Amino acid sequence: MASAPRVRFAPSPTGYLHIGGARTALFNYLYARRFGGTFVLRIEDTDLERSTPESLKAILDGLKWLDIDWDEGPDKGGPYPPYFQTQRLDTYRQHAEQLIAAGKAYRCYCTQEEIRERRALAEKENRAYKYEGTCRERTDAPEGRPYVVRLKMPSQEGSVSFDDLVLGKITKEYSDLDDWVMLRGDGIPLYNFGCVIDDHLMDITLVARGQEHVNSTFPQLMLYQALGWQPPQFAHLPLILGPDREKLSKRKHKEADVMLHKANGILPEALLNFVIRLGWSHGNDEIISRQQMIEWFDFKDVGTTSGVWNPDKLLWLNQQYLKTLPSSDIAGRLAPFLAEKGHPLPAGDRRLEAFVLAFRERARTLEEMAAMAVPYLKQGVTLDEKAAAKHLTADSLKLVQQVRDEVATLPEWSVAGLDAVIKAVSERAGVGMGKVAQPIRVAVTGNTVSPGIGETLLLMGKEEALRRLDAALARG
RNA sequence: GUCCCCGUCGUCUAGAGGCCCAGGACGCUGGCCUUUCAAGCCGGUAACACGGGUUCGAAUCCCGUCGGGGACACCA
Repeated sequence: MASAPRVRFAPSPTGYLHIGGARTALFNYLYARRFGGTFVLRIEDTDLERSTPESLKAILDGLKWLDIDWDEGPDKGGPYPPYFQTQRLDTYRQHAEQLIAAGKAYRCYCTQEEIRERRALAEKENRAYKYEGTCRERTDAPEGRPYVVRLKMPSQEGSVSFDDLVLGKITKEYSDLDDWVMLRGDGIPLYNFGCVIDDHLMDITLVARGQEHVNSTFPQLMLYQALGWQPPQFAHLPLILGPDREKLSKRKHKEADVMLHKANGILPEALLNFVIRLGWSHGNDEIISRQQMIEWFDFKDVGTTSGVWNPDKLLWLNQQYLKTLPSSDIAGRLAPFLAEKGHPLPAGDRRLEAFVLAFRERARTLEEMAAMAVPYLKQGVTLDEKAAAKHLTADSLKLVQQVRDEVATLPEWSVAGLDAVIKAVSERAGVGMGKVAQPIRVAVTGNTVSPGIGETLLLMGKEEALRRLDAALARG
């Protein structure tokens, strides 16, 4: 492969961006970036029933959110247009005609009902259905009757094989193949046909796709052969499995939806990092930057075994990114989650970054972080009765009173100053800092869990903090 | 059912014949730190599916068994 690689991601716009699709897109993208190649996005919208513009938009939005950008395709154009299969119908028809003229394909007039019946029969008799070639040698061309175009498989013994970049050599006997349909009655191509024609015409050098496609590679190879074309290289990626160990599917697994993770407060960096480690590895590296991905990725390091979705690890990774990405960056991403909870803060509001700093070691998602921040944005607080009973005793309220008085006179409402007061009060009382900090924490947050006490008070703001302390004091 | 692929800790994986009585990560778990919760640090738990070969030597090669998944459309 002397020239720069051309790879593609070819989704069908029949739903949102699937997590498996996202990984396939990522692998293709990384390969193109690493080897100075081109990443093509082609839309396989030949399923007229199910393809929708909304789905197309959802897929494009998903890729953009993940920051996987394509070099050629929708919104971009490129030297091999069009990039939508429904706009390439003439091309498919021409190739089909050419194959028919060469005697390598034929018109089949069997009706769908007939085929369906025969298939049902085969199923009943527990054998695999193969089209029996009824129209294979047919020479007449009944006027006005609809037909599909089938590719002729060799009648002799033999086999096709290819060298998969991840699976190695795979072979299939001709006898296991049948004369498959390339063109429907309405002239719309089927997947195996459109895919081959386009991959070739778009000069795709390497096709990387999910392992569910290995079996369709054989009929495709037969088409390359019939056309006298050189097939591209293939790399079949291991599947991503749900918790039930079945292929992650939109119907059964909600986590298959890329954008659901966005809504859950997962960062795209973390999602990609998680997903790349499903089936690919670089030694013991776990946290891998985009730059490293590009530097290291190769299909030869892709594994052969399917991987099970592991939400715990995704969450862990997400927190790693929450902790290490610039806090100002995270702050901007946190805002929509707060707005969602009824607390829209203006962009650049200093509290946003303060929340990030306070909660990124405690929250695993932006969603959790926002939930943690809400009590600091509301007025007033509801005390957890158990916590109050334990920590807001008559004795401890005396300490709370001292803290309240001293803190109110502080020239500056800062972590250092606030912590100093807590420390001073506890020393004076001859008790550990916990004896003072916990009652304050409960008074101010309603509960026993929060960031450091100085930080908590700071986040609360002087006015609201004093108000809550007074409320707790009034209680006793 | 037929065909195809796969089989290392619960999960993701490192491992390309001796460096492995198998390493890392998540999870779980013990401890340290500590004003709570986290985070962090130190430690523990747990796997080469099974049976035959090949070899001085196998997680690594071969065969079989079992197990899992995928594909069998005028869907992609």
